[in-house]
Amino acid sequence: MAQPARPLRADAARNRARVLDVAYETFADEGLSVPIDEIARRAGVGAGTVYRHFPTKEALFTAVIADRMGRMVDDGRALLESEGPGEALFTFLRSLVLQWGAADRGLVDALAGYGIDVACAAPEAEDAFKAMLGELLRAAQEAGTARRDIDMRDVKAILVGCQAMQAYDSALAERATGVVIDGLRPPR
Amino acid sequence: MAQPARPLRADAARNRARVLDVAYETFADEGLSVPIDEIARRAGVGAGTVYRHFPTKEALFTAVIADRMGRMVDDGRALLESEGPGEALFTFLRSLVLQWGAADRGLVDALAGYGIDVACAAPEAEDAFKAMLGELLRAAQEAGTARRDIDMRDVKAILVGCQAMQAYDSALAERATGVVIDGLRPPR
Amino acid sequence: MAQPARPLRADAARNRARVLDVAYETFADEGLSVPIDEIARRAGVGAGTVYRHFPTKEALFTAVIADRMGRMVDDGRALLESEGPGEALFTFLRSLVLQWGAADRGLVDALAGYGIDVACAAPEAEDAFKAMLGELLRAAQEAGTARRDIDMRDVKAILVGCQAMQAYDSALAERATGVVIDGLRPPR
Amino acid sequence: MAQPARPLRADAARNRARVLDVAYETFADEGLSVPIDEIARRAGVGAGTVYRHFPTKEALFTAVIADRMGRMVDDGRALLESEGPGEALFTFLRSLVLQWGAADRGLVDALAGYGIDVACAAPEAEDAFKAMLGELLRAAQEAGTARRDIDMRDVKAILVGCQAMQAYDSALAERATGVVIDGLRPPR
DNA sequence: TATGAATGAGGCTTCATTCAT
DNA sequence: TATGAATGAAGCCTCATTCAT
Repeated sequence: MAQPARPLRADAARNRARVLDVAYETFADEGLSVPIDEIARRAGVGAGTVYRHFPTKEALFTAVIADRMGRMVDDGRALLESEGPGEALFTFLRSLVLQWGAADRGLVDALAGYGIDVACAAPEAEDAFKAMLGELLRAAQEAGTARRDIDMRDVKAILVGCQAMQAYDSALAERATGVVIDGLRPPR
Repeated sequence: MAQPARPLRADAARNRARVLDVAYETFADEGLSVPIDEIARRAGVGAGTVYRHFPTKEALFTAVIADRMGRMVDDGRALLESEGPGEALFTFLRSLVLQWGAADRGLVDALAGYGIDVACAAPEAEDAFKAMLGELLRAAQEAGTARRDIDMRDVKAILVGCQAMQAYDSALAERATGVVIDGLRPPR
Repeated sequence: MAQPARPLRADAARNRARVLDVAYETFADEGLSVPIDEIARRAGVGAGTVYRHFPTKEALFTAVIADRMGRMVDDGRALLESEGPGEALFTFLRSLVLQWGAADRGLVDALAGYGIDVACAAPEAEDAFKAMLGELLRAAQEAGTARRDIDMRDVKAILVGCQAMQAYDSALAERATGVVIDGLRPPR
Repeated sequence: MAQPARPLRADAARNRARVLDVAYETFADEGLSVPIDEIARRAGVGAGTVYRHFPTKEALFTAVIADRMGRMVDDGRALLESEGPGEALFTFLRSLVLQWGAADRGLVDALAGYGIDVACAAPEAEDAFKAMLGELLRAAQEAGTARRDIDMRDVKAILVGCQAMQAYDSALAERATGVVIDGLRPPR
């Protein structure tokens, strides 16, 4: 999101992006406690290179989260176009569980506020995410497909819960997400 | 659960119970990464005493979980008596969120399968928990208060999700749990 | 100086004293940049043991300095008895150079204020040292063997200089200290 | 001192001189442990440029010392002209303390032989410095303003001590230097 | 040639576990 | 048996030096 003062050299930018992707996968595989050295090894770079781009482990983790949240925002907005206002919210919720399959421990930890406060560490990403979620919810409420006695923050909490379910057991999560979604629809 | 060959001396049994309680609180406060020394300090014993009762940190954690799951089983069964078959399941779900308020990181981590696989580590506790949950669900389904297209494993996943919501934001969790419960009720 | 709340176990006290002594020698030999692991190795203990007694490298260094300053204070006071008021100050100055022979880098660094501010880190030791130095100076001034236009702080600065000379070249330091001492005597 | 085979291009020579000056200031501010990157940053060049001119950190440090010693030699010689033989030595000593005011850690460390042996690393600078100091001392001895029972090496040790005093407390150093100088004057 | 990115060894510190008291 | 001191393997991070751009 934030542009660095000077654009990175081509090779540095490539390394940075590679570290970010590998870090996402590695956190997802192993959880937040995975050593930085392991991420560096998987990315095929020295540990120093990771630290050049992300000065602390927490900064790396925050960058991963911000990156992923940015993608989620894009996904959510795209769904509003492709699915229409009535179903975009629900499809978004389901897509979190379906697409981001394999145990996504790091992200869940982060969304649930473990260890790192996303709202503080990456406020722009957090705000953009909340704005997108608010739009999806409002669209669904206006379309009459979502109950009106909830707000964006409730949906965000539920989303965290779905992520946790998915980490707990991806096979079950799909059906359980359906149950939760039924709870979000208007009564009757 | 497993009884030692010889019953513990009274003071040893007292120490064991105290460590178990303190460990629960400490994991809840600080997460799984809290040092054993901190637990020993809070319990007012030496680190060696903790290791006498629980041979590894993982064994201690597993024992904490098994202990808590045992209490949950008792709670669930009691609710079946006090609340009746139709509402016991929902009250149980709400009570997890309400009673076990303050961030209960350790338990959520465990239930979600982080780091430790409860089903393997404490199979008896896991089985008892599942049995109780199955009873609550069947009772509700027979009473017509829960939809019939879900099974115990779905409810367990949802329960994990509710725990995660509660860890994420206890204030929101109560209302969000209501939404989820609405999803569990029969359609229409 | 400060007594711990509970007295250490005998073996722990022995280890602590040993680490303190070895750390002094090692800092003196190698300078402040010597790794803690090297000190642990020389002391025949694990690195963890050093950290149990001194929570950071700086704390270890401060403790070494405070310990040495305490010994200096004792030495100075003893000289006042054995040498009499007129010569105790000068004998003390010489003894710093003679006794504490081999390059005492760490101590010089500390006295000179490099890296660590002794006055802040070990204020009691610093105060006791200044008090002792003030007594030696006053005694000499009253005995007529030291000039009256200087105060304790000047003497402390000169002492730092002598330590530096000694670190620079112990062989030369003895004669050069004699020159400096001549400068401290009353004119004519 | 040593001239490169081919004279440097004008911009390269400018860079070299700039790095040398900035390195002096930076070592003086931060001590020998300052990273090369910090020096490069302050000089407005890349780290690679520093390494092009000085193949190791030690070489850079040595060059800084040699450069400064060269300036001291020039200063000392000039004082012999301007102050006359009787006072040049003492004025030189005072000027070290007064002019090179602000904590000059790097230089003091070096003169005192910390980490680097100036006599080995920059023997020409060391020899020229000693020669100059010998001239100042001899001039003062012949003028009758310095005692005759000391030689150049004693004065060098004392100079090191004065530098250390100045690093310890610049405010005190001026008066304390006066005391030391009194010690250098002939008795009576 | 200048730049600054990459490397990787090494330092400080933590903490699960063992063991002497 | 209870204590808490000792151990030592890792983990995070820094920085001298090399090298691709």
